[in-house]
Amino acid sequence: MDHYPENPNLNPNYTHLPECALDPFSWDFELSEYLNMLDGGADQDSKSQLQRIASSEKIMDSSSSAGSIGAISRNNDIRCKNIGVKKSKMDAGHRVAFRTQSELEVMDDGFKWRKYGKKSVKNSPNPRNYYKCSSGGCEVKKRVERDREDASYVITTYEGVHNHESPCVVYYNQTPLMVPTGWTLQANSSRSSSSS
DNA sequence: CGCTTTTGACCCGCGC
DNA sequence: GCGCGGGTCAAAAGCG
Repeated sequence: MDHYPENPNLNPNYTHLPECALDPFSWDFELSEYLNMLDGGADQDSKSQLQRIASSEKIMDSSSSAGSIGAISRNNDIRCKNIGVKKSKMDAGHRVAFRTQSELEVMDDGFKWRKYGKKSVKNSPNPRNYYKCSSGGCEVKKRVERDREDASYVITTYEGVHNHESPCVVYYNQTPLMVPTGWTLQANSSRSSSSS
């Protein structure tokens, strides 16, 4: 896997995310709060994009009411942010699931993941991928699958709590405007609306 | 050479 | 007890 690029300032579309947004398991602020934050500093594109995504269905396995923003994805063609829901209970089954509109299934949330399994699921034409945090000693798992009803959505489920900081956060602490050169956060207007 | 991905096999829980 | 479905393991292959 490649890592975190050097030229944050080259990307005009990048919206600066708060530190906590880089760590899915420390999200505990309301979505609306975050939107307000964007209101204050972010460019219009990112904001509207976020709102659009925010309107997509959130999936959760707990009754937590705290909506929050997830990490940024990246790739040549990446164009989404994640919406997450924090589960307030911090037990062994600490789990967060959210649906993201993205062409890409694997989104870089700042952690390093190692794929350890792939399974086709009963009610979906799409396989489900299983990832583990590749940081030594960290047992966090992640499950990624495409929404069976709308393949333009990706359902990501995190399970567990990282026992370490995101390398992304570490980097961020050193370089406030960090963003990989390849990142382009733009309105996902060009997504191949296979809305049949 | 070390790390990641792939993929079939294996395991386990659950419903019948 | 058996079959099914979901989750994990681990060997082999691939890649930088």
